[in-house]
Amino acid sequence: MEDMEALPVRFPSRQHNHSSCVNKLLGDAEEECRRQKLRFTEHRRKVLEIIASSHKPLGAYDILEQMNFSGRRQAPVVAYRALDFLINLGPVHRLNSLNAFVACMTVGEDHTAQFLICRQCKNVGELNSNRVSERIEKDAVEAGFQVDQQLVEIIGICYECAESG
Amino acid sequence: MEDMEALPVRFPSRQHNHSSCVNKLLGDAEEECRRQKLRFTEHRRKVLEIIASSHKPLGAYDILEQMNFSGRRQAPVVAYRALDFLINLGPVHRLNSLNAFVACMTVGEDHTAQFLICRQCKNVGELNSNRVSERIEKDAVEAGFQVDQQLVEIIGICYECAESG
DNA sequence: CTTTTAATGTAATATCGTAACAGTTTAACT
DNA sequence: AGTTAAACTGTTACGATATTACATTAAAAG
Repeated sequence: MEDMEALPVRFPSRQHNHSSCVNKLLGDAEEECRRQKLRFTEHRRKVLEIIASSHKPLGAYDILEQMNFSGRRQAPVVAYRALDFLINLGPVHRLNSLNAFVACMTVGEDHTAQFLICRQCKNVGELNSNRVSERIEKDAVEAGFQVDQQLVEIIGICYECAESG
Repeated sequence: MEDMEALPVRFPSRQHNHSSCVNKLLGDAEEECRRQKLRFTEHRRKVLEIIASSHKPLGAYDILEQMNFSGRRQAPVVAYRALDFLINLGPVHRLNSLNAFVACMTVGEDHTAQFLICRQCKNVGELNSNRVSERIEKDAVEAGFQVDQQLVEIIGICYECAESG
């Protein structure tokens, strides 16, 4: 018998306007920083805003290009420092297969991120299936391996691209 | 009720001498090239030999360093070309989270590679669980996503490192 | 208000990976 | 064998990604 609980998948639809989800991400991050007594600085806010404004993964240098506050080009390390911070905090994920970064679509909920990467439209969704993460955990333990972190990236074609040929 | 079929996990034990598995990998690759009418050239053989001789992942430039046939330093592209070929053929896998390469431990068997990466000893094993890959496939399809490729990298502590504290 | 911790600015450099193109070898076909 | 087409190699240059090191400034804690 199959377990049929709903999956918490998030794939951005093409027409959705995400100014509201950008605001939510920024608000939640600020809130979380207050809770943890961490500083939500200008760089960090700006980087999160840039990433959240795109459902497509962005490279560190793409982000950097959008950080020219004062017309002045920032050094790469500025972006990387903010990215490290945001990845630790939670609202940003790193896609290892693309050397790129995306905003988290399931902030606040406890999850092991699993990514759906559409190789046509380049959008990225999250398939955060507990069934998958539990299956991985169980099978790894059975193999004598203690799991700290799971990286799951699934490459293929999203629903909207499949529809439109 | 839990499915209890044995997992085909491969994790290199510390004391195992792998000259025999190196030879097997080389032989199988040569055989497979004959079958597919592909050329198993010197560069390709050498790169596979280098990777197979290490159960720790190697970066492209580590491999390059060991390719100095005639005392002459090879260009990076030489290593990358051979790596691309071997990844396509099967006996080499790429670890995206490390930008590194490992020899396949389950040559010839049909599998979606899932990696167990020990962050202490740096050895890499394969957890090639069909239960995991099927779970991913099912849940992704249920989410309207058509899967082409799965990348699963599991970071943690292997059995031997856990034992020895 | 001073100490100490965290964040920033800046330059330099390390690491990873690819493009382009000429030359050579191999395989396939007369 | 000789010719042609395809695959592989050699070489240079460059692009893309990421980190180290260290001096300076800002913020938090005492």
